[in-house]
Amino acid sequence: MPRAERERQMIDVAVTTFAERGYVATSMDDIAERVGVSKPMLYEYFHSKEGLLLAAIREARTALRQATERAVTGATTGKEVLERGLLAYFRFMAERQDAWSLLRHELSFLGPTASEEVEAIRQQQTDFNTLLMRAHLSGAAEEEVEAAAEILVGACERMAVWYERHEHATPELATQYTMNIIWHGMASWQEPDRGAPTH
Amino acid sequence: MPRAERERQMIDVAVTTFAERGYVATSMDDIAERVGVSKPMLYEYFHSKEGLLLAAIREARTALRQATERAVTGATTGKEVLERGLLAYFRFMAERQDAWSLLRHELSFLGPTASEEVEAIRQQQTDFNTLLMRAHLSGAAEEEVEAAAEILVGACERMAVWYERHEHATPELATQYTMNIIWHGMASWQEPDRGAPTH
DNA sequence: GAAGTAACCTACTGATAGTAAGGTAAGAGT
DNA sequence: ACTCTTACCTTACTATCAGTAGGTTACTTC
Repeated sequence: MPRAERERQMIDVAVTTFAERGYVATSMDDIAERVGVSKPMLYEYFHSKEGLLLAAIREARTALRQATERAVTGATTGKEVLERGLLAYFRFMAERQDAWSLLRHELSFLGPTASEEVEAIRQQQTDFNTLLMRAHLSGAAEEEVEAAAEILVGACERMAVWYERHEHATPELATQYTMNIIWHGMASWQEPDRGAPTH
Repeated sequence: MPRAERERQMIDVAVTTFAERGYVATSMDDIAERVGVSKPMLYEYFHSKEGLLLAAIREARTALRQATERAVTGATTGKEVLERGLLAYFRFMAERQDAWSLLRHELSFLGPTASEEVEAIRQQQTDFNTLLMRAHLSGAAEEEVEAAAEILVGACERMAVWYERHEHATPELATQYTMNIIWHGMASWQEPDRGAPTH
């Protein structure tokens, strides 16, 4: 079997197995056996266990990007681009659960049980946000408040990454940028005259 | 030394060491040595390596929540709550880099090098978003566009978590909720008459 | 001072990441 | 036909590390 094809096969098995059993709980022997090949082959192609995981993540992320790229070609307005891109994203995760699992729970490195527990710990931040929003904002459906709380957590996490990369950035600046994006949407719940969300 | 104090000490060392060297690259012997205690003690208190990691993550997340909770008490308007909370979040990550590293790169399970590479792969999504925004939206500073792209990635990832939890949810609904929050902020770049962001 | 308990240890086992050394087979040049 | 190279593949090992068995010390309680 030619190299490219074998590599492909190994990566596919790796994506599935890491997603299913977790990175730590998966042994190279397991993967080798599933592929129907011996362990040193894996090491020849991917150098290390981490290397194989990286290849698996890269594959998953490439697939995701291609899906969204395909979706937005042809869109004309900014709003349409955003809308189509989002839709493609959420469809991708529903259809390619193994790839998604690898990207999402970069925790699935830990195994399903621990991942769940970590997610539960994390949930406290979302719950707290939901509580605050319910107290200080009205006019949105319960479910949408929850979704917004979740979005806020994600926005903060990635904004923090941006902040890390920018020497001159301050907590104040990061806060301002985040407010600029998020606040308009939330405020529109309360002030529908300013342009209600497209419910 | 009483149990509570030892536990505390072990968790502190674990947070630092996992954040610094990565979960996989850190051995229980390493941690035991740093604490100045034998390995079976770690197992007695935390049951497994995963258990210790979980305790470390829990500790980090609790610290984060307490910081934000403290920040928002006393705020009166919804906007103020959001603003103070965000500020506390970004300050926390600047001040408690070890805890932050554990929460952020749940990848630091992999070790610093691989984490960086994963982040680079991930960056492609953000770059793509930046490109699209620059093409379809105008009126915002370059830097703010980048920040918005980052926020969009984070928002999608967490919104996907919400979607996973809700049986009845569809890609279309997830898209709508995300649009409702995000779009107002972005649109305000182009239509400053509708209420410009607080630059 | 006996009996219990809680913190702690040394010394092991089993599994697994990673490697060394080599085998087989197919095509290329002579 | 016959070597040479290249690429795919193997068996059989080592070193390391998660997790454990069983024992020691020291302090409290009766």
